[in-house]
Amino acid sequence: MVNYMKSDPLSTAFAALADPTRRAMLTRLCEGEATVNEIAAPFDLSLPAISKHLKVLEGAGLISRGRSAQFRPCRLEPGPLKDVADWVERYRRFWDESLDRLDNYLKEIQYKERSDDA
Amino acid sequence: MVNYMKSDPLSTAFAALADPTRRAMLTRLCEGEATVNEIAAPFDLSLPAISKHLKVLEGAGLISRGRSAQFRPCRLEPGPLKDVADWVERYRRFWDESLDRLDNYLKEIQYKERSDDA
DNA sequence: TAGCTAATTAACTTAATGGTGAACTATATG
DNA sequence: CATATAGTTCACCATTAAGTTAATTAGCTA
Repeated sequence: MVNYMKSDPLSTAFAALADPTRRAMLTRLCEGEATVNEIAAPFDLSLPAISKHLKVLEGAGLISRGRSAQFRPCRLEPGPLKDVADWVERYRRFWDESLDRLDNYLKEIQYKERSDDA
Repeated sequence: MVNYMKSDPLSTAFAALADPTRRAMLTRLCEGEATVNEIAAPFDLSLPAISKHLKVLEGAGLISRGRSAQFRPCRLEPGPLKDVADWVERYRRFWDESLDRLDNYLKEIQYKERSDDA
């Protein structure tokens, strides 16, 4: 009987990434630091909603926030993204394999079609 | 004003992966097909709970299920894992960069320490 | 000080998630 | 047919998540 802790960092990162708004925010932060209002601009959401999303991202360690005057510039923190990449990377052989199978299948089809032509 | 759809496949995949029980199930399925009870064995959870987790994984396209007699063997479906890997891969340069910065920082520290010694 | 801008917090609603036990479906077998 | 095994569905409960509006904090500027 395994007892999994309910909020390990990897789970928190996956959960934070499970929202398209938050993923879009990270994409925006690829271009560099941004204030909350700059991040909010493209979305049809209230500022408190944006604030909550940013808190989720910060809680997952995916962003960090500074202070300058009344602004809280956000910056991308890639650590958890690397953890996600490392986790998912262990499955690479499976999708490579299934692409191989698809490839073989397509070759087989082509072969049969060629036979049909003949 | 961007209008993001609330349950695109990538979000569904990330959400499914945000639970350590479900990630453990996928890890188990790396070894090959398994029945529901085989999958359930390591967990201290009721069978309905297991069934729900499997439904979430199936809904995300991360597993598929067959039938043989009264068993529903589950198998890993790596497609969405590849999509996750592809998404996160776009951030690789960021963690590479920060590791570089860490590397430089550590080298700098070592340099200073050496100077202190001298 | 008053007022503007940036952002967060509070209080609330609604919906989704994760769990349970009990009942049910489906298949195999004595 | 009766019973055991495999698994799902139902009805329910507690917690969390995502959004809102209104109020609040913090810092700049006239």
